[in-house]
Amino acid sequence: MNTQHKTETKTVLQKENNFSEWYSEILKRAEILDVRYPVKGVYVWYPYGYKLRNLTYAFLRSLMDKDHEETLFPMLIPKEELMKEREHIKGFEEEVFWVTKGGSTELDVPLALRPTSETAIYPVFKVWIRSHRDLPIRIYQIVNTFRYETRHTRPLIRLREITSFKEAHTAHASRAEAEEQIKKAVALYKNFFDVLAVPYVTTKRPSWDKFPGAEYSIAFDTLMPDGKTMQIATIHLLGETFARTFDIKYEDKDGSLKYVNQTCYGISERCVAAVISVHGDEHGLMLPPAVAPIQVVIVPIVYSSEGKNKETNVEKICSEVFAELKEAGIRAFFDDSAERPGAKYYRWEMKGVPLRIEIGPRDIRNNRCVFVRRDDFTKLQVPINDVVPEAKRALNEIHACIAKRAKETFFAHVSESEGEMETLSSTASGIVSICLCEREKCGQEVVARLGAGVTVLGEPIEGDRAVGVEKSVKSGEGKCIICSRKGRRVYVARAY
RNA sequence: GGGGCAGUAGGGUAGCCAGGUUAUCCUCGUGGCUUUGGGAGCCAUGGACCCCAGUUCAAAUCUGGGCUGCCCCA
Repeated sequence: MNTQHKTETKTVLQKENNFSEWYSEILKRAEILDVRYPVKGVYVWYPYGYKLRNLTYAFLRSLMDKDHEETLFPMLIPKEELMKEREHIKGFEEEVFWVTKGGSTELDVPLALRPTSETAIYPVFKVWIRSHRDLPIRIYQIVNTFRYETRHTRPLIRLREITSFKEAHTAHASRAEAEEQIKKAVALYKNFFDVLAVPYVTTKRPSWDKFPGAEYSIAFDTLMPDGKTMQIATIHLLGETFARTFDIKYEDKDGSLKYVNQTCYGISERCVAAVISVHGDEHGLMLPPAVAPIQVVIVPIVYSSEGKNKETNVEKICSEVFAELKEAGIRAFFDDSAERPGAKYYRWEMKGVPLRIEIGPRDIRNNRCVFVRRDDFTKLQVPINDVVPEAKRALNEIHACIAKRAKETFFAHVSESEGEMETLSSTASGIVSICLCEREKCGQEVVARLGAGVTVLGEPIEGDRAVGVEKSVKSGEGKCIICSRKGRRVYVARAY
């Protein structure tokens, strides 16, 4: 109940052309994250923000639980294990936090704070997996991970402690099964982001930009309001690389020993950053009903001039409506604090509550109440007796509307380029499809010519239709924009 | 990776250049009375110079270092 604190500023917050400031103000005013913790790159979840996080991850968990099992592996990884897989460690080496002392005693074996958990989990897979009957294994965990980021840290986006890393790890008897798992993971993540109403493109990362140790990597990228893309999920085919390094073998039906085929895939609290950034406006957050900590807020309008009886009547009706909503499984909140209604409107708009219900003496006389939608501020008079079904209908509509709006904005910033490098300035804001060959040299050349922060996201994966949307984006072959050799369509963008 | 700017109450700030009495204003917290259909008013009251050194009779103010945050460029 203690989620309401006074918002502290009266001005609305411009989001256009002002994203950085908007973002940090919103995190503070909507009480998502407190940035005042005195360690660089680590932050405190406020109770309200943590509720948003937990609802988001509860949904992710429910998707995972269909065919994965949740586990929990240790945060400390012995140096030797961490260093085993050469390719892998090359990608992380400079970002690892080390525990080197116990009290004042130097440790014999330095311990790493997991930057990711492959090297914690796979030695255990070696123990767990004996027979083909043990396969497939599909596990996941939701944990904190640590990276000594040297670039500018940013709340929820670039962290030294990632607090909410959902990482899945699977092992299979064959490459075909592993590749099948990749497809399932893509479908699962699409489902997840669709419910968050966060648009995305899915691409196969260029070979020079894949996860260290993977055969290939697939990534989801969304678009932030400043025109930069943000990677919000990754999926990797590990093949036999780690199995060979960690000696993970199983006895097949014919008695032969074979290496397992592995995948791993992850999502971090960047998904929360995406929800905040994609949907929010100058009034604050705008949360999809599926993850809103409060889906419906009831604001009573109380006049003391109407006398004590009427006053209690407003409170009574509000309480009844509140009880009905809760009974129906809707996350409702009855704001009977002493503030005036206007102040409450602003506060709950900042916190992104999708639907507000106002109930005052005028309404009670007419046996109705007033719905106000967060997404477009439209007002609707609703008979008191219909509150529950009408609220459900409104929440569904709100989800559909913000999802549609987000997609339209997203696609307005996805374009195709047929021409030469000179025409590519539009990458200043958005995602552009160009033709590129597979050589890293040409990729680097594109990055060099387009300037700061531009990266090659990669080739849209099969069946992507760019985000499952009406508009299909060209894929297939063409001439590399740099060297004119055979190339394929890839997306490029400025990226976080 | 390179550069710039900043740190004063819970939040936002003035003061700093040119060191000197009780550190400014707004917001906020607390108690009270009146209020309530888009950020209420009055009265009372509470709360701050990032840390460590140095210069000095004297440091929020000058110097150095650290920590933290923000912005720009690669």
